[in-house]
Amino acid sequence: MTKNKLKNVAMKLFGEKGYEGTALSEIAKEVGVKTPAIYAFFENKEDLFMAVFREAMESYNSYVQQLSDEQKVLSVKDSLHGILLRQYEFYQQNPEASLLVLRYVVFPPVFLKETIEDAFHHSDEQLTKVIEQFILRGLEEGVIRNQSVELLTDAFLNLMDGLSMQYFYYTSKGIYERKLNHAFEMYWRGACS
Amino acid sequence: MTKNKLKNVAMKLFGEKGYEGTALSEIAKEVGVKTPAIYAFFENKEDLFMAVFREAMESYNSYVQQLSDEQKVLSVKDSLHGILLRQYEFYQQNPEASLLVLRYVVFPPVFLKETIEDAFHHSDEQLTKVIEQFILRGLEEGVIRNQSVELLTDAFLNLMDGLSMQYFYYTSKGIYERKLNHAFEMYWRGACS
Amino acid sequence: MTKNKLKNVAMKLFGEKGYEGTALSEIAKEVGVKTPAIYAFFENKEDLFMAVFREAMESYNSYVQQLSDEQKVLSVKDSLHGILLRQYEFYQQNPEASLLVLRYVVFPPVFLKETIEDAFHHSDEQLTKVIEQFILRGLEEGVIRNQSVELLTDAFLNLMDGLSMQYFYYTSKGIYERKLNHAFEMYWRGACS
Amino acid sequence: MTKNKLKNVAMKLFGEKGYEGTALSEIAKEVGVKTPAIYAFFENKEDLFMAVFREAMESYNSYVQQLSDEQKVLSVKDSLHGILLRQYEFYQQNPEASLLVLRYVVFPPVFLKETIEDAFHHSDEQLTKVIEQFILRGLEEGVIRNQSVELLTDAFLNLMDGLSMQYFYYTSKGIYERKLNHAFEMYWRGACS
DNA sequence: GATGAATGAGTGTTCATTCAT
DNA sequence: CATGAATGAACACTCATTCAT
Repeated sequence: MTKNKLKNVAMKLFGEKGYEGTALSEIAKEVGVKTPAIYAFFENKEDLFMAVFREAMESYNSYVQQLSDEQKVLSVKDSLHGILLRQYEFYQQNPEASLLVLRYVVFPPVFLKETIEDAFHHSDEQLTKVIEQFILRGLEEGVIRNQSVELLTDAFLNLMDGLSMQYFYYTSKGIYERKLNHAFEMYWRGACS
Repeated sequence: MTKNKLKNVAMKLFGEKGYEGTALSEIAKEVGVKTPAIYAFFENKEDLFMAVFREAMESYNSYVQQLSDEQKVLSVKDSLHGILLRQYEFYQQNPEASLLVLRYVVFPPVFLKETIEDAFHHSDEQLTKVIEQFILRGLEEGVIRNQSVELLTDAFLNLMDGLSMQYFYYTSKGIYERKLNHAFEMYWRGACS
Repeated sequence: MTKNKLKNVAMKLFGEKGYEGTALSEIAKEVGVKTPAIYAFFENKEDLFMAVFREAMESYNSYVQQLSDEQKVLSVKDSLHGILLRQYEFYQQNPEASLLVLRYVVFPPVFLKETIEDAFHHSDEQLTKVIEQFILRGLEEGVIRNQSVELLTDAFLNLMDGLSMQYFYYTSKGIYERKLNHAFEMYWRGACS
Repeated sequence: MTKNKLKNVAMKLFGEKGYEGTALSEIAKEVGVKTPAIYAFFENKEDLFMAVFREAMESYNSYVQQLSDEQKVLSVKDSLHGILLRQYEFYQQNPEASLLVLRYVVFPPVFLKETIEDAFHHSDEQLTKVIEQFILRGLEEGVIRNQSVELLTDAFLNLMDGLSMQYFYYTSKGIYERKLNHAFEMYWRGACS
């Protein structure tokens, strides 16, 4: 129980205030426990962070993998649009995990640089494959105009990255949703034409 | 002299390792001066950070403003593409300032949240205006198909944000340039069709 | 069983790294048990230390007492030389106990100063008596030249103390054995002449 | 000033209570300064200890070197006896340094084992040379009976080691002085006969 | 007899900051 | 303008100890 509470609070605080900006004492206090209790479950601060980061990364990855299965019934257009909505949904339902992953993928602390880059590239590759599948189906079905798969994939991934950033600095839901739809609309227009 | 050296080193370190992750002593040491010397020029750590952040923000802003002037002679397509290239150029020539701005626009420390959000939205608006001008010209000239300006602008800004993120986690120049060109190609296809 | 294992490991570690330098957790780990298990057998760290120290002291004392019995058959010279060899043997066969006793007789922790001094002086007196017996026999038999018993005893005890120290900082067996024989040879020459 | 006070207090406490048994806060408090002030002069606890230990070792060494010069005017017997008296004098005048050196030569903390062994063996060799000089003169002059130099040296060094140990556990001056004289008397008797 | 969870007290260390020089 | 000395506050971490299970 305490171990899970610690992970949850740590995820929130590490995401909000960063690794160095978060004291173990804050985490402990918010859980209602004294600082040394943390050491009954985690070797040290780094270990706690890694446990939490790995968990966040895994929940992000598993969400990515689900995408490919769930959306096979939909049209290609709705599938791709659905990916953006699913990503949005993930951000809304796991705000802490999302923030943490985004923060540390872009700004890893020195001691984690390598570990994180590996984890991220693995996750990036998986996402790329999922996108490519949909695009290939679109090309086969003829709903996407005949053009390079790499071009279509790169552009879509760029779109997703842009939306990731924007999610975290446009606090208003309304604006974000408009941005999401506009970005996708333009993308699809380019893909079909 | 010392003041400028301090600002430069501070910009680099705050960008790389974050505000809490950077000790004043590190900055001082890299400049070749003892820590208390910093207090001859800056009130405290926060003040030094603010000075440095403001400078980075300003250099980013002034680059944005130049965009509108410089690219009037080019075609609309080349102008928009040029914006991306200019942004890329700015990242390459001011890696410290770029990293700092990106980091703290997305993850502001608590004591800066408001200040930064204001500064960023101001800069965002300016950029939006510049983009809109080009798009309007494109619509007038008929090279862009008739469609909502907001749609076109939102999509372009999303494109830029995506490229910003990608610049910092794809270390390879070659990959980044491909991503930039692919993203723009798709955008332009969507805009014209 | 566990209680004995704990005592053995504690003796080793307290001897090697000292009282403050040894954590209960280390002792527990080396025994293959969790720290709180120690409290099933000993009241606290001090109690464990005392148990162990007392044991080491007793085994040292019982060895000293055996000396007087065992060596009655030998000549006085061989008896005295035998004491040194027996001491050496004890150090080799009980390295942990020896180290512990030596360490804490010379450098007792504050909370043990008195207890240890008493124990040590008791043991010292016993040893002195044994030495005196042999010397008296030597004087009676005429193999030792007629001179003050105190002089002969003091010098022999000094010899033993010197060898104790040297045993622990000359790691090489060969050197130590040479030192032992040389020291005794000189002593015996002085005693006889 | 503070730096020297720190070293003096540290020498005393490290000698009395050992490295692990002495908290930096105790040292600071006894000097009348707050703990972090220590870090203005020493990198860390280990560094402070090393500085202090090296100093103690050096003052012991320089005392050893003086021996050979000072005692050339005396007879060989008085010279050798003088060495014991000088050692005694050193212990009395530098009780902290003596205690520290003795403690850590016999029981070095793990992180110092090698450094200390080197320093000690260097000092041991120097002392050996000094003793040998006197003994050789004694042999030349004929006051020492013709016998192996190594034998005579080993026995004398053993004598000194014995006295070192005894100095620290026989608190009474009277007893120690008797032991010193008795041990030397026996040694000299063996050397001459 | 043994453990997991928890804690109070304390440790070495860092850091931003001050101030006299 | 710059530094050496010093400090208060905080931090990560360790350790002996307790207690319910």
